[in-house]
Amino acid sequence: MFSKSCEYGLRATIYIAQQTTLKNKVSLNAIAQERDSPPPFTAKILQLLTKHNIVKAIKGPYGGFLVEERFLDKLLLSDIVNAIDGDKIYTGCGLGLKQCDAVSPCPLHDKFIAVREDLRVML
Amino acid sequence: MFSKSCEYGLRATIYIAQQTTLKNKVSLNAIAQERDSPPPFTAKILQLLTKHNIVKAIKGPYGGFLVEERFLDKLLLSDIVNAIDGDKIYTGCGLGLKQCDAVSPCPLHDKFIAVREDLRVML
DNA sequence: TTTATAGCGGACAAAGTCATCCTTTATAAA
DNA sequence: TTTATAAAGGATGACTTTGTCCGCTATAAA
Repeated sequence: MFSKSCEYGLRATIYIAQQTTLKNKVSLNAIAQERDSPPPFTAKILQLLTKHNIVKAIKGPYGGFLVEERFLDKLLLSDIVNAIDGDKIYTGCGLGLKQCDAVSPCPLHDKFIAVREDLRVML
Repeated sequence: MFSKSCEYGLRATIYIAQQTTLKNKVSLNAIAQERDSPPPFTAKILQLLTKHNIVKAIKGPYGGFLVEERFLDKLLLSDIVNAIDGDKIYTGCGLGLKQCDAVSPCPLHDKFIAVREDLRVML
């Protein structure tokens, strides 16, 4: 469903958000260990999420990652998916056809739209 | 959503089935051209589908691919997806967690199940 | 039987994803 | 100000997916 990068990103962010709620910052190593993901690769993904302002990174001793409080209740999983995988889940025909739209749809067009909408709402 | 291989496989099979209904066999090149997919790679995928008895290949001059008539009305897209991508769309936690099941589900467990069920029914 | 055709199958190449390592940069505490 | 710590960022490597090439095999028609 999602790429590995995206899974790591989702898991990491959820963990960071949980810890932020408990007033804790978490280090890369803590995240990697807790979420069973390779530390260096997780670092890359967190860099991405930091650039997209989804998580905030504090450098230096006693540093770590956190979610800014003002964003805590506005955190959408779809933002994370978007930051990492882009919007490719939503765009294009499910069968990869170039000419598939509301005008000349492929046999599955409508059903794909429905499934995607479910997914989008979920996130 | 699906892998490229899977998209090509779906598109090719649908085309073959359509042509079979019109009593035509279709060659690899015809499929590749009609469905805008790279011929050699399409060949690979058709080999797979042939092995899984989803399409039938006729070698030699005037040969090509067709869907056996007795299977025509039993053709399920899910069989094609299964032959190419396996069941990985359906299995495992959407977030890639190891410990995620009905007993200790991740926050999205139920919703993932629902979306997947929609997808399965569609196919 | 010969020959041309069309799929089969294995080896290979390119691109993208996943993962690691190492140096640099920022910063909090001593 | 110095030092230790932790993230940032660039370089690199492995693996997977995607895509290509070519000789082999089966077969239908002449």
